[in-house]
Amino acid sequence: MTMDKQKQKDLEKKGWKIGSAKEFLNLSEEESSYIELKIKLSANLRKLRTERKLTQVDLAKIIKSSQSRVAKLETGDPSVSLDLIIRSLFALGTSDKDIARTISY
Amino acid sequence: MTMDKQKQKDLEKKGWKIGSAKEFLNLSEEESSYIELKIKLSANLRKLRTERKLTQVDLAKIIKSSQSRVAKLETGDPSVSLDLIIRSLFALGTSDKDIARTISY
DNA sequence: TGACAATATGTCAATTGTGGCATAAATTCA
DNA sequence: TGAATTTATGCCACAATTGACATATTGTCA
Repeated sequence: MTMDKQKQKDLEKKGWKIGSAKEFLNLSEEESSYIELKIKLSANLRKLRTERKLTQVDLAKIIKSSQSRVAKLETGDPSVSLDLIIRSLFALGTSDKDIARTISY
Repeated sequence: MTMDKQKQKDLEKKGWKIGSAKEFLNLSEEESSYIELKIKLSANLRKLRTERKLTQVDLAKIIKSSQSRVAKLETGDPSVSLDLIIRSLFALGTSDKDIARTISY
């Protein structure tokens, strides 16, 4: 499952430019939904941070983490949990409704 | 932070019937938002399972876990991650929009 | 161009989450 | 009732996530 995510990143790097992971990989519906959800929220996190003109170092301080972890957060690294993404969004003042909107697109 | 959740459960058991944890505990805004989000989603998971007349053992098989972990999932045990909750919801066929609705109330 | 800032990637020890098991407590129902 | 089913709780070894650090890569601008 962690491997699938890696596989996806590898494909993306090779320029596959996939929109939805599902058709290329043998991911279950749950698994791809979960991954796509993480990607949506990660992208939203980066959007919020850059809108506020914060660097990754700035955000790292706010969430009491490190620049490298923030980078991983934003690039959807398989090693980051949904928990950390959500916590970070809340730390930036995101509301439940904002998160809901992001999830629904 | 894991202790705060425990504290809340203890208070609830003693009949405090708190609606929002915030005023009783010295939780940060982020922390309480995160906990309340988990509680919402956990409650929704239980609702879905019981609507479908599944036992915790049934659900455990579906998500390839154990009955005890399902119990913890549904009671908002501090040891369960948002990841597992979300994955379980997806495993029951929940859509992004369903999740968004749950989050917004 | 090249220096400087920002972001990305790799690694690792410590922390946190996990499934599984045993068993307790609660619920259902004949 | 009380036996059977379901749910809750405690525990543990193992697995996954974490912050931190070093370093590489990318972006910015004079």
